[in-house]
Amino acid sequence: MENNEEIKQFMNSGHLLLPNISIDCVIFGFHDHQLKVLSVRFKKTEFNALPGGFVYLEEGVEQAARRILEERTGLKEIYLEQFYVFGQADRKNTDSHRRFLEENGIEADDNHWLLQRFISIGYYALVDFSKVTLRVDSLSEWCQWFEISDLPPLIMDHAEIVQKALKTLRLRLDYSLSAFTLLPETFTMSELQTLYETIQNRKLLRTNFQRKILSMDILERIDKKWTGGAHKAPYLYRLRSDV
Amino acid sequence: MENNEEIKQFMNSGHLLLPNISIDCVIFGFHDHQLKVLSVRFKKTEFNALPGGFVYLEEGVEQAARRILEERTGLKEIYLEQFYVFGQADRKNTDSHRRFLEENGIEADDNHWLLQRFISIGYYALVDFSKVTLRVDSLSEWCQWFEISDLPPLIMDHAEIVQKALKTLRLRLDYSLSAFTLLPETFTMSELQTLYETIQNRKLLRTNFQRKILSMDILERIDKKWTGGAHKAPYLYRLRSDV
DNA sequence: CCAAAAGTGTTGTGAATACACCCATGA
DNA sequence: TCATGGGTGTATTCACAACACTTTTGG
Repeated sequence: MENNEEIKQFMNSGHLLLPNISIDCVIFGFHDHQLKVLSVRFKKTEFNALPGGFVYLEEGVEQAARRILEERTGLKEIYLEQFYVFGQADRKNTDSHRRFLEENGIEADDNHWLLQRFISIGYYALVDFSKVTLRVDSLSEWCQWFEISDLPPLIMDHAEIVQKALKTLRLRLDYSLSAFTLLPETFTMSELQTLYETIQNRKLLRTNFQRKILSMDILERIDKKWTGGAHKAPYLYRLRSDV
Repeated sequence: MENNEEIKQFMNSGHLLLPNISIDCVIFGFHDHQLKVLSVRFKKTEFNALPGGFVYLEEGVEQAARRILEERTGLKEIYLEQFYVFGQADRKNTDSHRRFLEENGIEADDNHWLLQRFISIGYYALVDFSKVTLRVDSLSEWCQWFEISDLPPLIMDHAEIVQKALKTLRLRLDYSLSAFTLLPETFTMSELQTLYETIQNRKLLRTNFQRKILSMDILERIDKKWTGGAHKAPYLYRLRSDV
Protein backbone atom coordinates (compact mmCIF):
# COMPACT_ATOMS: atom_id res chain seq x y z
CA MET A 1 0.00 0.00 0.00
CA GLU A 2 2.99 2.31 0.40
CA ASN A 3 2.99 2.74 -3.36
CA ASN A 4 -0.40 4.35 -3.31
CA GLU A 5 1.28 7.63 -2.55
CA GLU A 6 3.19 7.45 -5.80
CA ILE A 7 0.08 6.60 -7.74
CA LYS A 8 -1.79 9.49 -6.14
CA GLN A 9 1.05 11.83 -6.96
CA PHE A 10 0.93 10.71 -10.57
CA MET A 11 -2.82 11.17 -10.68
CA ASN A 12 -2.37 14.75 -9.56
CA SER A 13 0.32 15.61 -12.08
CA GLY A 14 -2.13 16.48 -14.83
CA HIS A 15 -1.30 20.17 -14.71
CA LEU A 16 2.30 19.39 -15.71
CA LEU A 17 1.31 17.52 -18.84
CA LEU A 18 -0.04 18.33 -22.26
CA PRO A 19 -3.70 17.34 -22.02
CA ASN A 20 -5.27 14.72 -24.28
CA ILE A 21 -1.95 13.61 -25.71
CA SER A 22 -0.30 10.30 -24.98
CA ILE A 23 2.59 8.32 -26.34
CA ASP A 24 2.57 4.60 -26.89
CA CYS A 25 5.74 2.67 -27.58
CA VAL A 26 6.11 -0.61 -29.36
CA ILE A 27 9.48 -1.80 -28.13
CA PHE A 28 10.89 -4.55 -30.30
CA GLY A 29 13.57 -6.92 -29.09
CA PHE A 30 15.08 -10.03 -30.66
CA HIS A 31 15.80 -13.08 -28.56
CA ASP A 32 15.79 -16.81 -28.94
CA HIS A 33 15.12 -16.54 -32.68
CA GLN A 34 11.98 -14.56 -32.07
CA LEU A 35 10.75 -11.02 -32.34
CA LYS A 36 9.44 -9.78 -28.99
CA VAL A 37 7.49 -6.80 -27.74
CA LEU A 38 7.30 -5.27 -24.29
CA SER A 39 4.01 -5.10 -22.47
CA VAL A 40 3.11 -3.83 -19.00
CA ARG A 41 0.30 -4.72 -16.64
CA PHE A 42 -1.59 -2.12 -14.62
CA LYS A 43 -1.15 -2.75 -10.93
CA LYS A 44 -3.81 -4.89 -9.26
CA THR A 45 -5.72 -5.44 -12.49
CA GLU A 46 -5.60 -7.88 -15.36
CA PHE A 47 -5.21 -5.10 -17.94
CA ASN A 48 -2.18 -5.19 -20.21
CA ALA A 49 -0.93 -2.31 -22.29
CA LEU A 50 1.97 -1.00 -24.29
CA PRO A 51 4.52 1.01 -22.35
CA GLY A 52 3.37 4.57 -22.68
CA GLY A 53 3.17 7.92 -21.05
CA PHE A 54 2.50 11.58 -21.47
CA VAL A 55 4.29 14.70 -22.58
CA TYR A 56 5.44 17.35 -20.11
CA LEU A 57 4.55 20.92 -20.96
CA GLU A 58 8.13 21.90 -21.69
CA GLU A 59 9.15 18.66 -23.36
CA GLY A 60 9.38 17.68 -27.02
CA VAL A 61 7.35 14.71 -28.16
CA GLU A 62 10.33 12.62 -29.19
CA GLN A 63 12.09 13.60 -25.98
CA ALA A 64 9.08 12.30 -24.06
CA ALA A 65 9.21 9.04 -25.95
CA ARG A 66 12.90 8.64 -25.08
CA ARG A 67 12.18 9.34 -21.43
CA ILE A 68 9.44 6.71 -21.38
CA LEU A 69 11.72 4.21 -23.08
CA GLU A 70 14.51 4.83 -20.64
CA GLU A 71 12.14 4.42 -17.70
CA ARG A 72 11.25 0.95 -18.97
CA THR A 73 14.49 -0.36 -20.38
CA GLY A 74 17.25 1.61 -18.70
CA LEU A 75 18.64 2.48 -22.14
CA LYS A 76 19.53 6.03 -23.07
CA GLU A 77 20.47 5.70 -26.74
CA ILE A 78 17.61 4.03 -28.52
CA TYR A 79 16.66 3.62 -32.14
CA LEU A 80 13.28 5.29 -32.35
CA GLU A 81 10.78 5.92 -35.13
CA GLN A 82 7.45 7.65 -35.10
CA PHE A 83 4.95 5.68 -37.16
CA TYR A 84 1.35 6.77 -36.67
CA VAL A 85 -1.11 8.84 -34.69
CA PHE A 86 -4.21 7.21 -33.31
CA GLY A 87 -6.88 9.82 -32.87
CA GLN A 88 -10.41 8.46 -33.16
CA ALA A 89 -13.02 10.56 -31.42
CA ASP A 90 -13.92 7.86 -28.90
CA ARG A 91 -10.37 6.91 -27.96
CA LYS A 92 -10.75 6.74 -24.17
CA ASN A 93 -9.42 4.55 -21.42
CA THR A 94 -12.68 4.32 -19.52
CA ASP A 95 -12.76 0.64 -18.58
CA SER A 96 -9.15 -0.09 -17.85
CA HIS A 97 -8.16 3.16 -16.22
CA ARG A 98 -11.22 3.43 -14.05
CA ARG A 99 -10.75 -0.11 -12.81
CA PHE A 100 -7.10 0.61 -12.16
CA LEU A 101 -8.09 3.54 -9.97
CA GLU A 102 -10.78 1.61 -8.16
CA GLU A 103 -8.56 -1.34 -7.41
CA ASN A 104 -5.87 0.94 -6.08
CA GLY A 105 -8.27 2.78 -3.83
CA ILE A 106 -8.17 6.09 -5.61
CA GLU A 107 -11.27 8.11 -6.25
CA ALA A 108 -11.41 10.28 -9.35
CA ASP A 109 -14.41 11.82 -11.04
CA ASP A 110 -15.32 11.60 -14.70
CA ASN A 111 -13.52 14.82 -15.43
CA HIS A 112 -10.19 13.57 -14.27
CA TRP A 113 -7.48 14.15 -16.87
CA LEU A 114 -6.59 10.47 -17.10
CA LEU A 115 -10.14 9.56 -18.06
CA GLN A 116 -10.31 11.97 -20.98
CA ARG A 117 -9.93 11.21 -24.63
CA PHE A 118 -6.31 10.75 -25.73
CA ILE A 119 -4.66 11.21 -29.05
CA SER A 120 -1.79 8.79 -29.03
CA ILE A 121 1.43 9.20 -30.94
CA GLY A 122 2.88 5.82 -31.83
CA TYR A 123 6.62 5.19 -31.72
CA TYR A 124 8.46 1.98 -32.27
CA ALA A 125 11.86 1.28 -30.79
CA LEU A 126 14.45 -1.31 -31.69
CA VAL A 127 16.59 -2.40 -28.75
CA ASP A 128 19.37 -4.79 -28.00
CA PHE A 129 17.54 -7.40 -25.95
CA SER A 130 20.63 -8.29 -23.95
CA LYS A 131 21.16 -4.72 -22.81
CA VAL A 132 17.66 -4.12 -21.54
CA THR A 133 17.04 -4.04 -17.80
CA LEU A 134 13.30 -4.25 -17.37
CA ARG A 135 12.01 -1.72 -14.89
CA VAL A 136 8.62 -1.77 -13.25
CA ASP A 137 7.24 1.58 -12.17
CA SER A 138 4.83 2.30 -9.39
CA LEU A 139 1.79 2.02 -11.64
CA SER A 140 2.49 -1.39 -13.05
CA GLU A 141 2.46 -4.93 -11.75
CA TRP A 142 5.04 -6.13 -14.22
CA CYS A 143 6.79 -5.35 -17.49
CA GLN A 144 7.53 -8.31 -19.72
CA TRP A 145 8.62 -9.47 -23.13
CA PHE A 146 6.11 -11.29 -25.30
CA GLU A 147 6.59 -13.15 -28.52
CA ILE A 148 4.89 -11.04 -31.14
CA SER A 149 2.47 -13.73 -32.23
CA ASP A 150 1.63 -14.58 -28.66
CA LEU A 151 0.74 -11.27 -27.07
CA PRO A 152 -1.74 -11.18 -24.19
CA PRO A 153 -4.98 -9.23 -24.72
CA LEU A 154 -4.18 -5.52 -24.73
CA ILE A 155 -6.36 -2.60 -23.75
CA MET A 156 -8.07 -0.31 -26.23
CA ASP A 157 -6.49 -0.30 -29.67
CA HIS A 158 -3.05 -1.38 -28.49
CA ALA A 159 -3.12 -4.62 -30.44
CA GLU A 160 -3.84 -2.62 -33.56
CA ILE A 161 -0.96 -0.29 -32.68
CA VAL A 162 1.41 -3.26 -32.52
CA GLN A 163 0.26 -4.48 -35.92
CA LYS A 164 0.68 -1.06 -37.47
CA ALA A 165 4.17 -0.79 -35.96
CA LEU A 166 5.14 -4.19 -37.31
CA LYS A 167 3.82 -3.37 -40.74
CA THR A 168 5.76 -0.12 -40.80
CA LEU A 169 8.91 -1.82 -39.55
CA ARG A 170 8.69 -4.37 -42.35
CA LEU A 171 8.17 -1.70 -44.97
CA ARG A 172 11.08 0.39 -43.78
CA LEU A 173 13.46 -2.46 -43.11
CA ASP A 174 14.65 -2.78 -46.68
CA TYR A 175 15.72 0.80 -46.89
CA SER A 176 17.75 1.00 -43.74
CA LEU A 177 20.23 -0.75 -41.56
CA SER A 178 17.96 -0.32 -38.57
CA ALA A 179 17.65 -4.06 -38.01
CA PHE A 180 21.18 -4.15 -36.63
CA THR A 181 20.07 -2.19 -33.60
CA LEU A 182 18.13 -5.29 -32.54
CA LEU A 183 21.35 -7.29 -32.25
CA PRO A 184 24.14 -7.16 -29.70
CA GLU A 185 27.30 -5.44 -30.78
CA THR A 186 28.74 -8.66 -32.12
CA PHE A 187 26.75 -11.39 -33.77
CA THR A 188 27.10 -14.31 -36.11
CA MET A 189 25.97 -14.32 -39.70
CA SER A 190 23.27 -16.85 -38.96
CA GLU A 191 21.91 -14.71 -36.14
CA LEU A 192 21.65 -11.83 -38.55
CA GLN A 193 19.95 -14.01 -41.11
CA THR A 194 17.47 -15.36 -38.60
CA LEU A 195 16.65 -11.81 -37.60
CA TYR A 196 15.88 -10.81 -41.17
CA GLU A 197 13.91 -13.99 -41.68
CA THR A 198 11.89 -13.34 -38.56
CA ILE A 199 11.05 -9.75 -39.39
CA GLN A 200 10.23 -10.50 -43.00
CA ASN A 201 8.54 -13.72 -42.02
CA ARG A 202 10.10 -15.83 -44.77
CA LYS A 203 13.08 -18.09 -45.36
CA LEU A 204 16.20 -16.82 -47.08
CA LEU A 205 18.95 -18.79 -48.78
CA ARG A 206 22.06 -18.72 -46.67
CA THR A 207 24.49 -18.33 -49.55
CA ASN A 208 22.68 -15.45 -51.20
CA PHE A 209 22.02 -13.71 -47.94
CA GLN A 210 25.68 -13.90 -47.00
CA ARG A 211 26.81 -12.62 -50.37
CA LYS A 212 24.41 -9.72 -50.29
CA ILE A 213 25.22 -8.59 -46.77
CA LEU A 214 28.98 -8.92 -47.27
CA SER A 215 28.85 -7.08 -50.57
CA MET A 216 27.28 -4.12 -48.80
CA ASP A 217 30.63 -3.75 -47.09
CA ILE A 218 29.21 -2.70 -43.75
CA LEU A 219 30.47 -5.51 -41.52
CA GLU A 220 33.84 -6.24 -40.00
CA ARG A 221 34.78 -9.73 -38.95
CA ILE A 222 36.34 -10.48 -35.58
CA ASP A 223 37.71 -13.67 -34.01
CA LYS A 224 35.57 -16.67 -33.28
CA LYS A 225 33.45 -17.91 -30.42
CA TRP A 226 31.13 -20.72 -29.41
CA THR A 227 33.97 -22.68 -27.83
CA GLY A 228 30.96 -24.41 -26.27
CA GLY A 229 29.39 -25.94 -29.38
CA ALA A 230 30.72 -28.91 -31.26
CA HIS A 231 32.43 -28.61 -34.63
CA LYS A 232 33.55 -25.38 -36.22
CA ALA A 233 32.81 -22.13 -34.45
CA PRO A 234 31.06 -19.38 -36.42
CA TYR A 235 32.75 -16.04 -36.99
CA LEU A 236 31.61 -12.99 -35.14
CA TYR A 237 30.77 -9.80 -37.00
CA ARG A 238 30.28 -6.22 -35.95
CA LEU A 239 28.67 -3.34 -37.80
CA ARG A 240 31.43 -1.08 -39.09
CA SER A 241 31.74 1.96 -36.88
CA ASP A 242 31.50 4.34 -39.86
CA VAL A 243 28.01 3.30 -40.93
CA MET B 1 -14.22 45.33 -40.30
CA GLU B 2 -17.43 43.34 -40.21
CA ASN B 3 -15.33 40.18 -40.24
CA ASN B 4 -13.81 41.00 -36.92
CA GLU B 5 -16.81 39.43 -35.30
CA GLU B 6 -16.02 36.12 -36.92
CA ILE B 7 -12.40 36.33 -35.89
CA LYS B 8 -13.40 37.13 -32.33
CA GLN B 9 -15.78 34.23 -32.30
CA PHE B 10 -13.02 31.93 -33.45
CA MET B 11 -10.68 33.29 -30.82
CA ASN B 12 -13.21 32.39 -28.17
CA SER B 13 -13.83 28.87 -29.39
CA GLY B 14 -10.90 27.37 -27.50
CA HIS B 15 -13.14 25.49 -25.08
CA LEU B 16 -14.59 23.48 -27.99
CA LEU B 17 -11.19 22.27 -29.19
CA LEU B 18 -8.56 19.83 -28.06
CA PRO B 19 -5.87 22.05 -26.58
CA ASN B 20 -2.30 22.11 -27.91
CA ILE B 21 -3.14 20.03 -30.96
CA SER B 22 -3.24 21.32 -34.49
CA ILE B 23 -3.48 19.87 -37.95
CA ASP B 24 -1.50 21.07 -40.93
CA CYS B 25 -2.34 19.99 -44.44
CA VAL B 26 -0.07 19.86 -47.43
CA ILE B 27 -2.53 19.88 -50.30
CA PHE B 28 -0.96 18.76 -53.54
CA GLY B 29 -2.42 19.57 -56.91
CA PHE B 30 -1.13 19.03 -60.43
CA HIS B 31 -1.55 21.69 -63.07
CA ASP B 32 0.29 23.05 -66.05
CA HIS B 33 2.90 20.28 -65.79
CA GLN B 34 3.75 21.27 -62.26
CA LEU B 35 3.18 20.04 -58.74
CA LYS B 36 1.48 22.70 -56.64
CA VAL B 37 0.72 23.24 -52.99
CA LEU B 38 -1.93 25.36 -51.30
CA SER B 39 -0.92 28.16 -48.99
CA VAL B 40 -3.01 30.71 -47.09
CA ARG B 41 -2.19 34.20 -45.84
CA PHE B 42 -3.30 35.47 -42.45
CA LYS B 43 -5.57 38.44 -42.85
CA LYS B 44 -3.91 41.85 -42.72
CA THR B 45 -0.42 40.40 -42.32
CA GLU B 46 2.32 39.15 -44.59
CA PHE B 47 2.42 35.74 -42.91
CA ASN B 48 1.82 32.68 -45.06
CA ALA B 49 1.03 29.24 -43.77
CA LEU B 50 -0.25 25.82 -44.70
CA PRO B 51 -3.99 25.34 -44.48
CA GLY B 52 -4.58 24.04 -41.01
CA GLY B 53 -6.89 23.93 -38.10
CA PHE B 54 -7.80 22.30 -34.84
CA VAL B 55 -9.67 19.28 -33.59
CA TYR B 56 -13.09 19.57 -31.95
CA LEU B 57 -13.54 17.71 -28.71
CA GLU B 58 -15.87 15.15 -30.18
CA GLU B 59 -14.14 14.80 -33.52
CA GLY B 60 -11.61 12.27 -34.81
CA VAL B 61 -8.26 13.55 -36.02
CA GLU B 62 -8.72 12.37 -39.58
CA GLN B 63 -12.27 13.68 -39.55
CA ALA B 64 -10.89 17.09 -38.55
CA ALA B 65 -8.38 16.95 -41.39
CA ARG B 66 -11.18 16.22 -43.85
CA ARG B 67 -13.25 19.07 -42.50
CA ILE B 68 -10.32 21.47 -42.89
CA LEU B 69 -9.71 20.24 -46.42
CA GLU B 70 -13.31 20.67 -47.39
CA GLU B 71 -13.35 24.18 -45.97
CA ARG B 72 -10.49 25.09 -48.29
CA THR B 73 -11.20 23.14 -51.44
CA GLY B 74 -14.91 22.39 -51.40
CA LEU B 75 -14.13 18.71 -51.90
CA LYS B 76 -15.69 16.03 -49.75
CA GLU B 77 -13.92 12.91 -50.96
CA ILE B 78 -10.22 13.48 -50.71
CA TYR B 79 -7.21 11.22 -50.80
CA LEU B 80 -5.56 11.81 -47.45
CA GLU B 81 -2.48 10.44 -45.70
CA GLN B 82 -1.04 11.15 -42.32
CA PHE B 83 2.73 11.50 -42.55
CA TYR B 84 4.35 12.96 -39.45
CA VAL B 85 3.86 14.68 -36.13
CA PHE B 86 5.77 17.85 -35.39
CA GLY B 87 6.13 18.21 -31.66
CA GLN B 88 9.22 20.10 -30.58
CA ALA B 89 8.97 21.70 -27.17
CA ASP B 90 9.20 25.25 -28.52
CA ARG B 91 6.71 24.85 -31.33
CA LYS B 92 4.73 28.07 -30.85
CA ASN B 93 3.12 30.61 -33.12
CA THR B 94 4.24 33.62 -31.13
CA ASP B 95 5.31 36.02 -33.88
CA SER B 96 2.79 35.33 -36.55
CA HIS B 97 -0.28 34.77 -34.44
CA ARG B 98 0.31 37.69 -32.14
CA ARG B 99 0.78 40.00 -35.11
CA PHE B 100 -2.33 38.60 -36.68
CA LEU B 101 -4.29 39.46 -33.55
CA GLU B 102 -2.80 42.92 -33.24
CA GLU B 103 -3.43 43.83 -36.84
CA ASN B 104 -7.02 42.71 -36.54
CA GLY B 105 -7.61 44.71 -33.41
CA ILE B 106 -8.02 41.82 -31.03
CA GLU B 107 -6.42 41.77 -27.64
CA ALA B 108 -5.39 38.46 -26.15
CA ASP B 109 -3.05 37.79 -23.28
CA ASP B 110 -0.12 35.39 -23.28
CA ASN B 111 -2.28 32.60 -21.91
CA HIS B 112 -4.65 32.62 -24.81
CA TRP B 113 -5.10 29.15 -26.27
CA LEU B 114 -3.95 30.19 -29.72
CA LEU B 115 -0.61 31.37 -28.40
CA GLN B 116 0.23 28.10 -26.69
CA ARG B 117 2.54 25.40 -27.88
CA PHE B 118 1.01 23.16 -30.56
CA ILE B 119 1.72 19.63 -31.53
CA SER B 120 0.87 19.47 -35.19
CA ILE B 121 -0.27 16.37 -37.02
CA GLY B 122 0.78 16.52 -40.65
CA TYR B 123 -1.49 15.25 -43.41
CA TYR B 124 -0.96 15.42 -47.11
CA ALA B 125 -3.83 15.40 -49.58
CA LEU B 126 -3.87 14.69 -53.31
CA VAL B 127 -6.60 16.54 -55.13
CA ASP B 128 -7.87 16.96 -58.66
CA PHE B 129 -6.77 20.51 -59.39
CA SER B 130 -9.64 21.11 -61.77
CA LYS B 131 -12.24 20.21 -59.16
CA VAL B 132 -10.96 22.50 -56.44
CA THR B 133 -12.86 25.67 -55.62
CA LEU B 134 -10.56 27.74 -53.46
CA ARG B 135 -12.31 29.13 -50.43
CA VAL B 136 -11.04 31.93 -48.26
CA ASP B 137 -12.23 31.89 -44.67
CA SER B 138 -12.66 34.85 -42.35
CA LEU B 139 -9.14 34.51 -40.96
CA SER B 140 -7.26 34.58 -44.22
CA GLU B 141 -6.50 37.17 -46.83
CA TRP B 142 -6.19 34.63 -49.60
CA CYS B 143 -5.71 30.96 -50.37
CA GLN B 144 -3.53 30.20 -53.38
CA TRP B 145 -1.68 27.54 -55.31
CA PHE B 146 2.11 27.73 -55.43
CA GLU B 147 4.54 25.81 -57.51
CA ILE B 148 6.35 23.59 -55.07
CA SER B 149 9.78 24.94 -55.84
CA ASP B 150 8.53 28.49 -55.63
CA LEU B 151 6.73 28.67 -52.31
CA PRO B 152 6.58 31.97 -50.45
CA PRO B 153 8.18 32.13 -46.99
CA LEU B 154 6.06 30.15 -44.56
CA ILE B 155 5.65 30.60 -40.83
CA MET B 156 7.29 28.39 -38.25
CA ASP B 157 8.33 24.99 -39.53
CA HIS B 158 5.80 24.90 -42.36
CA ALA B 159 8.46 24.81 -45.07
CA GLU B 160 9.97 21.79 -43.37
CA ILE B 161 6.51 20.21 -43.20
CA VAL B 162 6.13 20.60 -46.97
CA GLN B 163 9.50 18.97 -47.58
CA LYS B 164 8.67 16.06 -45.30
CA ALA B 165 5.34 15.60 -47.05
CA LEU B 166 6.97 15.62 -50.45
CA LYS B 167 9.60 13.14 -49.36
CA THR B 168 6.93 10.82 -47.98
CA LEU B 169 4.82 11.17 -51.11
CA ARG B 170 7.79 10.19 -53.27
CA LEU B 171 8.56 7.18 -51.11
CA ARG B 172 5.00 5.93 -51.12
CA LEU B 173 4.25 6.66 -54.74
CA ASP B 174 5.78 3.47 -56.08
CA TYR B 175 3.66 1.26 -53.91
CA SER B 176 0.30 2.77 -54.66
CA LEU B 177 -1.92 4.15 -57.34
CA SER B 178 -2.42 7.31 -55.32
CA ALA B 179 -0.94 9.51 -58.03
CA PHE B 180 -4.08 9.09 -60.10
CA THR B 181 -6.04 11.11 -57.57
CA LEU B 182 -4.06 14.14 -58.74
CA LEU B 183 -5.52 13.83 -62.23
CA PRO B 184 -8.99 14.54 -63.57
CA GLU B 185 -11.17 11.55 -64.20
CA THR B 186 -9.94 11.27 -67.77
CA PHE B 187 -6.42 12.04 -68.89
CA THR B 188 -3.97 11.34 -71.65
CA MET B 189 -1.03 9.03 -71.33
CA SER B 190 1.41 11.89 -71.62
CA GLU B 191 -0.32 13.77 -68.81
CA LEU B 192 0.07 10.73 -66.62
CA GLN B 193 3.71 10.42 -67.60
CA THR B 194 4.41 14.08 -66.89
CA LEU B 195 2.81 13.65 -63.48
CA TYR B 196 5.08 10.76 -62.59
CA GLU B 197 8.08 12.62 -63.96
CA THR B 198 7.22 15.66 -61.90
CA ILE B 199 6.74 13.83 -58.64
CA GLN B 200 9.81 11.68 -59.11
CA ASN B 201 11.73 14.60 -60.54
CA ARG B 202 13.27 12.65 -63.42
CA LYS B 203 12.61 11.90 -67.06
CA LEU B 204 11.05 8.62 -68.12
CA LEU B 205 11.12 6.96 -71.53
CA ARG B 206 7.72 7.20 -73.14
CA THR B 207 7.72 3.69 -74.59
CA ASN B 208 8.70 1.93 -71.41
CA PHE B 209 6.38 4.01 -69.29
CA GLN B 210 3.47 3.23 -71.57
CA ARG B 211 4.23 -0.46 -71.61
CA LYS B 212 4.52 -0.63 -67.84
CA ILE B 213 1.34 1.28 -67.09
CA LEU B 214 -0.71 -0.61 -69.66
CA SER B 215 0.61 -3.96 -68.46
CA MET B 216 -0.70 -3.19 -65.00
CA ASP B 217 -4.14 -3.46 -66.54
CA ILE B 218 -5.68 -0.67 -64.52
CA LEU B 219 -6.70 1.75 -67.27
CA GLU B 220 -9.53 1.79 -69.72
CA ARG B 221 -9.31 3.72 -72.94
CA ILE B 222 -12.07 6.02 -74.13
CA ASP B 223 -12.58 8.06 -77.31
CA LYS B 224 -10.31 10.88 -78.33
CA LYS B 225 -10.09 14.59 -77.74
CA TRP B 226 -7.95 17.62 -78.52
CA THR B 227 -10.00 18.44 -81.59
CA GLY B 228 -8.19 21.72 -81.04
CA GLY B 229 -4.60 20.61 -81.70
CA ALA B 230 -3.15 19.76 -85.03
CA HIS B 231 -2.37 16.21 -86.11
CA LYS B 232 -3.49 13.10 -84.33
CA ALA B 233 -5.40 13.46 -81.09
CA PRO B 234 -4.22 11.48 -78.09
CA TYR B 235 -6.44 8.87 -76.51
CA LEU B 236 -8.13 9.51 -73.22
CA TYR B 237 -7.81 7.03 -70.37
CA ARG B 238 -9.69 6.51 -67.15
CA LEU B 239 -8.71 4.51 -64.08
CA ARG B 240 -10.73 1.30 -64.09
CA SER B 241 -13.57 1.57 -61.65
CA ASP B 242 -12.65 -1.70 -59.94
CA VAL B 243 -9.19 -0.55 -58.76
C1' DC C 1 1.56 13.59 -96.99
C1' DC C 2 3.16 15.06 -92.53
C1' DA C 3 3.66 15.26 -87.78
C1' DA C 4 2.30 13.72 -83.52
C1' DA C 5 0.39 9.72 -80.97
C1' DA C 6 0.51 4.88 -80.00
C1' DG C 7 2.53 0.66 -79.81
C1' DT C 8 6.02 -3.41 -80.76
C1' DG C 9 10.61 -5.65 -80.95
C1' DT C 10 14.99 -6.31 -79.30
C1' DT C 11 19.07 -6.01 -76.66
C1' DG C 12 21.80 -5.27 -72.56
C1' DT C 13 22.31 -4.80 -67.58
C1' DG C 14 21.77 -5.75 -62.88
C1' DA C 15 19.46 -7.76 -59.05
C1' DA C 16 17.21 -11.75 -57.03
C1' DT C 17 16.75 -16.73 -56.95
C1' DA C 18 18.18 -21.40 -56.75
C1' DC C 19 21.36 -24.84 -56.23
C1' DA C 20 25.74 -27.38 -56.85
C1' DC C 21 30.05 -27.45 -55.05
C1' DC C 22 34.45 -26.48 -52.33
C1' DC C 23 37.27 -24.97 -48.30
C1' DA C 24 38.00 -24.39 -43.12
C1' DT C 25 38.05 -26.12 -38.60
C1' DG C 26 37.35 -28.00 -33.96
C1' DA C 27 36.09 -31.97 -31.13
C1' DT D 1 36.90 -37.61 -40.14
C1' DC D 2 32.84 -35.48 -40.13
C1' DA D 3 29.41 -32.25 -39.18
C1' DT D 4 28.89 -27.60 -39.25
C1' DG D 5 30.34 -22.86 -40.64
C1' DG D 6 31.84 -20.08 -44.42
C1' DG D 7 32.28 -19.04 -49.22
C1' DT D 8 32.37 -19.31 -54.71
C1' DG D 9 30.47 -20.37 -59.37
C1' DT D 10 26.96 -20.24 -62.30
C1' DA D 11 22.46 -20.75 -64.71
C1' DT D 12 17.80 -18.76 -64.74
C1' DT D 13 14.46 -15.41 -64.29
C1' DC D 14 12.69 -10.88 -64.19
C1' DA D 15 12.35 -6.02 -64.14
C1' DC D 16 13.96 -2.14 -66.40
C1' DA D 17 16.51 0.95 -69.40
C1' DA D 18 17.63 2.31 -74.04
C1' DC D 19 16.60 2.77 -78.61
C1' DA D 20 15.06 1.41 -83.31
C1' DC D 21 11.13 0.87 -85.79
C1' DT D 22 6.10 0.43 -87.32
C1' DT D 23 1.35 1.75 -87.29
C1' DT D 24 -2.47 5.00 -86.59
C1' DT D 25 -4.82 9.18 -87.55
C1' DG D 26 -6.34 14.15 -88.00
C1' DG D 27 -5.65 18.11 -90.72
